[in-house]
Amino acid sequence: MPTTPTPPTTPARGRGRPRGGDPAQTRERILAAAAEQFAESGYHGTTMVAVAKAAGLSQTGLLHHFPTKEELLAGVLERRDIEDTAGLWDDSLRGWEWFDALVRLAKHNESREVFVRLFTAMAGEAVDDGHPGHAWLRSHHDAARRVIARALAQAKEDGTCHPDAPADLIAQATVAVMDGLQLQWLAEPAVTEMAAPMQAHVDAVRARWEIPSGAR
Amino acid sequence: MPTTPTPPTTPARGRGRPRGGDPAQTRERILAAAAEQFAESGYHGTTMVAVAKAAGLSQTGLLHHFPTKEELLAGVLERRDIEDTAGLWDDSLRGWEWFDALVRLAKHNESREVFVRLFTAMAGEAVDDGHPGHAWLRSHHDAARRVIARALAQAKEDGTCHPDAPADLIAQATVAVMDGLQLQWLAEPAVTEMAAPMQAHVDAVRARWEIPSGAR
DNA sequence: ATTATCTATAGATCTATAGATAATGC
DNA sequence: ATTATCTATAGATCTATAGATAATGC
Repeated sequence: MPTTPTPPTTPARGRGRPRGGDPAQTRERILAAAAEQFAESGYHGTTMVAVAKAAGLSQTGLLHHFPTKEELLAGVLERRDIEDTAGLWDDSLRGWEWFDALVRLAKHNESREVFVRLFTAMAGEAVDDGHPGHAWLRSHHDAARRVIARALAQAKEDGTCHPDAPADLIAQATVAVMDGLQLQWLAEPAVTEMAAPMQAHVDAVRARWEIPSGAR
Repeated sequence: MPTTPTPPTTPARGRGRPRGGDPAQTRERILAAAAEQFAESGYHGTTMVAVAKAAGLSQTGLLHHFPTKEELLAGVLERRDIEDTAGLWDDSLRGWEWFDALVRLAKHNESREVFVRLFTAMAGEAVDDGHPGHAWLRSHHDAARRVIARALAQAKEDGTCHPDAPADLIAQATVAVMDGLQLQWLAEPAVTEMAAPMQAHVDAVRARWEIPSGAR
């Protein structure tokens, strides 16, 4: 006589509150599932039903945790920012060292495709003023540009960067390289690396503007 | 007694084929309206109803010209590619001159926001394998990288570029700068230029790898 | 009492088809 | 006959609300 098959990975489904379930864990499961969906299909292309299904919930079960799609996206982006530069960013860095950290970040990103995909998908959509990720995109870019501009300012102070270097333009171009490489890396099998071309950019910037320590 | 208000700009609407209408012109009107919608809301975020309305047609009137949303996007992208580098690309260019042409392209793009927006919106979405613009994005990038890699190969032949320059990496980084600058330029009021940071990138690459003509 | 989950469903879209109507062009 | 346009509508989703059910935690 066959035993009743237990649902394999899916947690207890059913009418009322599940026995022994951990709401915080459910929330994490939802955020992870939502990040994948937004990463793959963008905000507009993602449906709450698909997220709920991927998280092992009914659509209304999902709505209990995140009452609207916008709040779900906000939760995903907030979580993303925490993971962003974790372990690679460090206030002990100084001057050109920040550019080396950028190359390491590019390298690190090669091991987290969903994360990169989420950024690229959101960035493309969130250019639009009415998009729920618009403010996030702008503050993300703003922070990134300021880090680089500050690094160049430090290098100028330290006498390792030519004072005429156009810090803001270099910051814009460098952020652009990072974003643009993610796009190519995701879409084109021919582009297998982000760190190497980022390094090529950094090398070029240093060749143009760095003052070797020995030259002081 | 008020006269019956004539519809102002909209062409003759009504049941049958309109008197004296030019179908080719309608098609153009549709493609322009669709380009704007796709540029603003992406493929997923755009509805056929919205395109139809913007083009001054009923939704089914639109479907007569473009039976599916995918065919409409194909039409828009085809038209976009024709306009892409028109007037700025020229096979008489050689070596580093191609990099100057890139800066001019960035400058030119500053005057066509819808065009830039369309690229950025499509790129973000079309990273996904199943997106109807996926093949377009890849061939676009592939062509762009090949133009730059070939320019560097020419410069090496001419003795104006160091033979060790990593042409493919520089090509990837340079395409990335162009794409990434579009993103910032569209989203951030703080980034008002694309040509200037592109010039900064080109300057850096040349500083690193160019061999001045006099040095031969 | 509050929280987490579900079923049922309302209300709004969205794509695409069916078929009517009117002008064009061979 | 073909083409361009419309109205009507089917069929599929999609978001969000209403309200039932069951466990948790004060």
